[in-house]
Amino acid sequence: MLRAGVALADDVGIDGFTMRTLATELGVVPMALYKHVANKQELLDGMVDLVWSEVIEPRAERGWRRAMRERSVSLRDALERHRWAVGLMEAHGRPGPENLRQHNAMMGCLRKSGFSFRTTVHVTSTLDAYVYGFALQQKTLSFETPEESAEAAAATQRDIPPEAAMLYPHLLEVVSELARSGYDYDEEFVVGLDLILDGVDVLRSDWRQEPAD
Amino acid sequence: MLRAGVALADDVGIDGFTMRTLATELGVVPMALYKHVANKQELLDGMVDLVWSEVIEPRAERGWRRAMRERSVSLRDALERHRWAVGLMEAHGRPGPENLRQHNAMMGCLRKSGFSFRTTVHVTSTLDAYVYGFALQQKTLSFETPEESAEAAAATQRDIPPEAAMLYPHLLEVVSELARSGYDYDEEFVVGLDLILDGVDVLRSDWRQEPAD
DNA sequence: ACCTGAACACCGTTCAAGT
DNA sequence: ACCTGAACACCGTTCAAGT
Repeated sequence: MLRAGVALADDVGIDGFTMRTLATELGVVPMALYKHVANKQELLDGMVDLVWSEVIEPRAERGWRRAMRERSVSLRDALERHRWAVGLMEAHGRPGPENLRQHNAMMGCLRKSGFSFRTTVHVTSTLDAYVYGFALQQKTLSFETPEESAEAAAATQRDIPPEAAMLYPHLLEVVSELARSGYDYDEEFVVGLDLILDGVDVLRSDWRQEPAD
Repeated sequence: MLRAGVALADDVGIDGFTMRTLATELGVVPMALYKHVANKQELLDGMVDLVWSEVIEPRAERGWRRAMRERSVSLRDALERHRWAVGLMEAHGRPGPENLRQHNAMMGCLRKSGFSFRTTVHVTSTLDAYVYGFALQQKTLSFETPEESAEAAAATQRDIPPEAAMLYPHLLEVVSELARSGYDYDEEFVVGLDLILDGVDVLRSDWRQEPAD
């Protein structure tokens, strides 16, 4: 049932996802759903945790940097497959078991790699925030592939009102450049990710200086 | 009217924010709102842009790093004052004028500071993603102040089921540590922010090596 | 005891009926 | 022409009425 919920939300988006449409999709009467979940929020929580189950665990043996990179890419992939999920992370509900398992592995990997308690929290928080935010940004923007994005940028550039060119010269300049060269979400994501991992490296060596932690 | 919408959303959250409650708040009949706005989405878009208007523009004269830092903190502050806003960034609607003004200033500041086109986009994208994601994370977590969070962590630790201690040992370890020392969102945010800015520094010097760009 | 369909209290929005 | 209130098509959820 949770699986059917995820599939439906993938298809129709979160707005089209209602108790009633899910019920008809499953070929049951709407109230039948309430035999398995207390309310819609609990259903959504379960679906979000199912998305978490798709994220690979970081493996410390491969080195902290590669492990963090792989798991961040994996999380981003999951959020890309299920665009509705990132908007639901806000759920005040308790984190599900898959979420806990995932973050336990994250903490374990960093601690084993010699990070202090505090730094472990910092790194986890920063990486998660970046992945969430990137997924949110991508959901906002409309175009999909590099080609599409180049075309979209070109179109935007074409019908820019003359006064906008005066108001937003630098923005226009960048849009023009993107129209030429295209915009690739995958590449954009990993550049930012590697940038953050560079920053983690700096943080790590800083903390190394203070053995007290 | 947009201002009243922002105030109401601040008060009651996005779930309690309906056309009808806003109308009664303003002392008018619900349909009167449709004289000023085509539909609810357009109203929300306007409200989001009002939030953007609270964000300070980066000023290149202060140096790119300080400028980026100040504007990121300012954006995060705005999203903290208006918790509902980050969940609405997803709106597929066109970005508002304040949003455009803001990003124009961002691009201008970075370009003037000697960043290449590509790097300017990378830095903007990464910083925005981090701030969005951090705001989203903070909205998810329940506690507010360092003291509250320490208490919450302690409570969580107290009533952890015995099997959870086995399943999530590393998570438990970190929660225990947080129970001791507390958790400060403000500090957490700036640590991650400075970490990213360190990474930007690395990226910047790398690109410097390739004058072609 | 269990299932179920009508019903409730909402929502955003339409639209005809008043002025 | 403008305003407005009833009405429409939905929603999540309750609950009594059937089996």
